[in-house]
Amino acid sequence: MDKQKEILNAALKLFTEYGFHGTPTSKIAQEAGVANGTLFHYYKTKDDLIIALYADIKQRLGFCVVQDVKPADSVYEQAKKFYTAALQWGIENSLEFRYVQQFASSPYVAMIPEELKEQNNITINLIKQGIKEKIIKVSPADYVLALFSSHLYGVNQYINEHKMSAAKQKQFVAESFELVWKMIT
Amino acid sequence: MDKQKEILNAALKLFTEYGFHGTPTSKIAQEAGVANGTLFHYYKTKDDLIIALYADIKQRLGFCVVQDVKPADSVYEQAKKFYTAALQWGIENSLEFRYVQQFASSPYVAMIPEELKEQNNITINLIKQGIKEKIIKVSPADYVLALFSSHLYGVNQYINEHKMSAAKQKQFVAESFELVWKMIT
DNA sequence: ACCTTTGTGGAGTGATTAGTCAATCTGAAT
DNA sequence: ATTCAGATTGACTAATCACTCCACAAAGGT
Repeated sequence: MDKQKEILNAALKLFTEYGFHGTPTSKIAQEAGVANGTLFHYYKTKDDLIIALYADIKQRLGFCVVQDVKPADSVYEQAKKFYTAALQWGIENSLEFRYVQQFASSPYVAMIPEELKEQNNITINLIKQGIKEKIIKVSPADYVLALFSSHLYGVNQYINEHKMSAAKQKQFVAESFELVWKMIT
Repeated sequence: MDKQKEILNAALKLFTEYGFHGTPTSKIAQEAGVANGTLFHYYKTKDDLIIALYADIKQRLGFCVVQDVKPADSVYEQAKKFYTAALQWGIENSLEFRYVQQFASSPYVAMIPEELKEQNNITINLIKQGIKEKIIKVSPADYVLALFSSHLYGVNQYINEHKMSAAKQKQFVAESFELVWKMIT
């Protein structure tokens, strides 16, 4: 496996377990099975690595979420697919999800590059369309997105903390979407 | 002012601005206007301080929230008072709120003492009563609490990021409660 | 074969930091 | 006045950590 990816994997594991300041770069290199210098070959600084890991996760999540949405779908269907895909991904990649949360409530948020923030635009546009079609009754759009996101985080955390069968999980995901949807329509 | 409180104040300010690993204890002592040794007189370790600050904030929030709830109130009224008080407090103490979030999504969560977790019991009991009275239609109770909390965090963050008049804020608080309430009933 | 670029290693370093300690101060009780 | 426990100080230290540096290896490109 690619050493660069090994470094990201190791960083994800250690950062979520011990926090940013609790994991020295030397431990990351060790866990990844590479030399100390190799880490700094790929990432100029520790902060660089922290941000790159965030960007990598966000991109993977973003890709997964948009995957099977068709433009012909109704706002409801699109929103449901977004929500379900994101939540399902969060369940299957709980470390990644926790990392995003940890990152988002740390001072590193200020360092998020502009182009990453643009990923939200797809969702924002969907919400705006919903508002225009008078299906979504809450506004403005970024407020709806905030409600949507925090709901997603909350449900994800709940599911991850309460181990249950995959079937039960699916049911939770589906039902919880209906809850947010009911809330904003 | 009490030196111990000065230390907590300084820690809050610096931790939220630079993160746990980004703020050395020496800077905290300096900001608090005390000597390095004084900090360690009150808190054996840095971790101790981090946890004590969390406990202090949680306690203050907890006190403020329960304040004007009367047992005679209906579940709806009690829930609304809880929600409104917490959110209002979060708006007026945004640093504290951000700290709690930062703490909660860090590895320090694992170190939260048992007695602090019990603060949730009041809310949990209220929700259980709501479920029993068939007013709240979602269960289990801790799931409802998770939905409630994440909603609260989301709205708080939105309000803090979008500066608006106090009147507009109050309106947001009131309306956002109706949204969650609609969701779970 | 020769050169250039890129990747890899790991010992080394300067700066930083959590935490200690012994000395002094404060104030209240006897 | 004397005592004594807690508060306060800041210089000190042992350890750690982010990052550098240089040597070497691999992989092409010509």
